[in-house]
Amino acid sequence: MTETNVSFRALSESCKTCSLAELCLPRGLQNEEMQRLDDVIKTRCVVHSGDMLFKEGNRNRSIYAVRSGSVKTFTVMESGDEQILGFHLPGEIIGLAGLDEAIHNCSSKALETSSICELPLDELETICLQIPSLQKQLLKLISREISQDHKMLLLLAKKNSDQRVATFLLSLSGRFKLRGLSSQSFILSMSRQDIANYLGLAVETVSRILTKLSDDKVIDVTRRAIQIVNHDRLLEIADS
Amino acid sequence: MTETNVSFRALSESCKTCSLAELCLPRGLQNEEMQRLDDVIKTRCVVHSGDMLFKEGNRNRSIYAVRSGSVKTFTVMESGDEQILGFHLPGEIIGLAGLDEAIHNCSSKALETSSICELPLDELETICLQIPSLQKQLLKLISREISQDHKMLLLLAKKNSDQRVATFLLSLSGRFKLRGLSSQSFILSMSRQDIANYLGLAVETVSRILTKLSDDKVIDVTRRAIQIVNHDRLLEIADS
DNA sequence: TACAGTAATTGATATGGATCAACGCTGCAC
DNA sequence: GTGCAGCGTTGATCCATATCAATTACTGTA
Repeated sequence: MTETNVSFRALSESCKTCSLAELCLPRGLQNEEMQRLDDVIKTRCVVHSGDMLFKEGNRNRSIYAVRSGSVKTFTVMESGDEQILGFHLPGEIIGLAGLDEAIHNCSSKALETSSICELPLDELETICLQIPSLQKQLLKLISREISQDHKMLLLLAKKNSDQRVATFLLSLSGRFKLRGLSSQSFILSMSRQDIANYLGLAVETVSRILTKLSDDKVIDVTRRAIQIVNHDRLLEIADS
Repeated sequence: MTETNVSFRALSESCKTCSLAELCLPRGLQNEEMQRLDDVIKTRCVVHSGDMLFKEGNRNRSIYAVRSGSVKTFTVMESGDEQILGFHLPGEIIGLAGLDEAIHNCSSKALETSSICELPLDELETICLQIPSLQKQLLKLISREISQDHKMLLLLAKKNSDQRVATFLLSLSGRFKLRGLSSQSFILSMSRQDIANYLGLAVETVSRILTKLSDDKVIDVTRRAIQIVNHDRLLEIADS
């Protein structure tokens, strides 16, 4: 596990010009309010595959918005191995679970070259009090995270391996679509190992299922490139 | 599945006199602020085992605090069977995942006779803007819920059945202790079926593990009455 | 006290997915 | 190019837990 630390590099873009604003924290803000949010953003930085964004136990009170690329969040068990909690695409906010203690309770690592916005919580809390629609949007995002986690609990508690992999592919597909990217053809930024870990399966199982889906002409797999050939069938498989 | 609706019955107690205030939403509030929170609480009602508090899809924008007793939250899958998302004890807030849409995305049912406080979101949001420490406490509680869900994801993805049951018992034990109740001796308000569902196991497996733990003198089980005999051993089992 | 219905336990068997082991492919260093 | 390392696939086997089936214990009701 590389523990390289982030090399910060300022980027010029602001929330006002960011194409993700509608998905992200600034959604619903007026121009002037967006400027104030911009002022809160401490840094916009670029990270590379394997770089840690933040580490479990860090006292650094910030949340982070993915601006491009993708990252994973995970906890490390007593035994040492990690449990991946989520993969995060542009416009998604991470670090929300750390709001209660002044401490992060999961770690985050870049899956590829990505750019990230850092928002210090103290200042964010302050302007939230002044901009009600910002507070509302923050609550929305947090609440959405809980819903997402609940879907995942259901997946892990009830779905078999075929359903898990199908559900995973459909989730990515839908999220790419929301971001104006192809929902049928995309590149996985995470390894098979990461997928398996996230879905509570063995790597071999994930590999076998991808092969099977490919044999059945439901998807097309070439290494990390995925093409969804039969979306309806994939839906059927996902929901039993 | 009984769909009996809640029979509302007003209770006199206020947050100021509630022994759970330190665990619940009012934590950290001044006397006058607590009065304002009290005013927001729509009803304090008593529900009985099997009563629904709210239902997935309901447009009812409220969150709920458990005041006594216990409830479960769950989602219903396409296939019709339910996935339990959590069991909730006095002082815990439920319905937080529904903040983003004006709609509940899980259902909740009482496990025993319980009393519940209902807080309409619109009014809560309003006074949150006026009482910063209330907003902070709300965020804390939500963030704690996410942390809890993350622990559950880890449990479902990585732990075997022994570890799951041991972890479950320890979690209850710890939460009872926080509430000033015995951490060694308590009554399960949920059925084996509910425990199994929550832990992603079969009822038979849960039953067998409880029997085994009892045979090994780690716990004592008499129907729903649990006594933790060897707490350290239970910890060992839970964490591998 | 008897009865019905439900919850919990226990035993026997089946199976989905883990584990172990080997190999192929891809990309990078030299 | 050749060698090497990491990632991914494939096959064989095993085991933890589900499933099926039967029995027992308990709860509420008449």
